[in-house]
Amino acid sequence: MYRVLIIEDDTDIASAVANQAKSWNLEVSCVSDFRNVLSEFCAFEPHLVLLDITLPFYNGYHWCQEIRNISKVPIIFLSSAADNMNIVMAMNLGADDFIAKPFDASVLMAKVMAMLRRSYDFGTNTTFLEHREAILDTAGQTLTFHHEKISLTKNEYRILFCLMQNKGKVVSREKLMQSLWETDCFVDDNTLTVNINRLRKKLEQSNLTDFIQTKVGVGYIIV
Amino acid sequence: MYRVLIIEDDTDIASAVANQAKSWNLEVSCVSDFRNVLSEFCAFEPHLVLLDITLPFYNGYHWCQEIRNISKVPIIFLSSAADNMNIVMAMNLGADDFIAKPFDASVLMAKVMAMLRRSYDFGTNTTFLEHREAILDTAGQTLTFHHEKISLTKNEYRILFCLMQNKGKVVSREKLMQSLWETDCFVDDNTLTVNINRLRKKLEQSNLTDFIQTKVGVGYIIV
DNA sequence: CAAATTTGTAAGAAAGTTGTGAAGAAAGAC
DNA sequence: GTCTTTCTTCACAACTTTCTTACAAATTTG
Repeated sequence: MYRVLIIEDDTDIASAVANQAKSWNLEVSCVSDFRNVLSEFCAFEPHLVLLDITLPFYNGYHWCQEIRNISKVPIIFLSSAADNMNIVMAMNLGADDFIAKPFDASVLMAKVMAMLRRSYDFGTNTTFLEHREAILDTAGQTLTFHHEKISLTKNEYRILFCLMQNKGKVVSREKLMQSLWETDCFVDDNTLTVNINRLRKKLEQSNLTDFIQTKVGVGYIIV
Repeated sequence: MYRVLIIEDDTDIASAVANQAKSWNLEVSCVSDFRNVLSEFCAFEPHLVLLDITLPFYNGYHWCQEIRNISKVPIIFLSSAADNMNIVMAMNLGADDFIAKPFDASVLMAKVMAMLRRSYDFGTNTTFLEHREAILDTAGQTLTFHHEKISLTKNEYRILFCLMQNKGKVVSREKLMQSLWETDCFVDDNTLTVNINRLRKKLEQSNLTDFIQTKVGVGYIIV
């Protein structure tokens, strides 16, 4: 359960936002002492901060900087002073987003959830191709099938990448040849067959049978 | 250098945004064929996507879903249809932000840079990197494993840092070379191999075996 | 400034990957 | 059915990439 810290002196807005957040299954805390925001921040250890600009004692920019000094937690400004200059300034101080007041509750929550997703759920931004419970990880150059990692050579990876990118479509031998070898490099036509063969064997060893189908005279396909 | 893909059919806006992004030292590509957005996406492998909603053939929501099927790349919508419903819908499809047209160039760039920072720089700039009970202390340049401190030389530390920053991803030899030596300094390609070798031996002395895996023809990876 | 540590280089060994040709099997045409 | 074409399989050799080792140069340390 994610924790959201609300730094907002208007108690009406604060409690409205808090209720919204709670209904989205978030744990919420509102700062009460605007002199000691940092200690409340440290005690609560939030996953996300909603921050107003106009606050008693110190303004939101100040607290944004203070928080950034000690944490990389996502910070979203909430303010009626949403002119371009303020937005740019907030971002430069390390903020992640700026939502203008008055805001729509559903938009606020959508942005909050998107930011939590981006910051915590999406670890690395790798591209992956999925098919029949087999996941091709483009960053690790491996195929994962039933939690088993199948390590691929460069050619094997390229074949799978090309086929999975075009899944459901027949990929001609020529197209595969092109994506495996440079155009000026002439290799035997059979070489592709052998590479496909080797890949198939490797997949069958992990019980991934009939993954690549042959369409005689046309090419290969993943269905 | 981060790559930004612009999916926008209004060429005036697209080139204006592209120029802005270039002046911020970003590499930019604009989609030209709105039937094959995915193949352009795969070819360019962007770090961030700027996406219009009204497009020929398929709309932006469609492409947002298609991209999310294969990637967790940050997606920012750019649209004049910025009513609450559309914003919420976009976020629910996996988008990260929604900027209303017409937008201020500085705001756009501030948001783009903030999103890149959030997605790629943060999380890596932690004070220590952890993996398989091994903790890399970036301050002391030591690796701690089962309460045993392994002191690292400068090169050993840099290799581990680069690999642990990209854990789960294959790091190419070139990238490692770049992070170990300045670009204008030419060292033998084999020197990297030797350094990796030395590091591995040191790790094995502390029973930390198979920490760095070789992906022949691709690079090295920590899994 | 001398000793210890770290780093770069070279050459050969080892490992892994890839290409080739020949023989056999399968599919489609007649 | 037979023929032709296309695809599969296999073993081997060639090749590329990576590893290992020893040594010398460079850097750091006391």
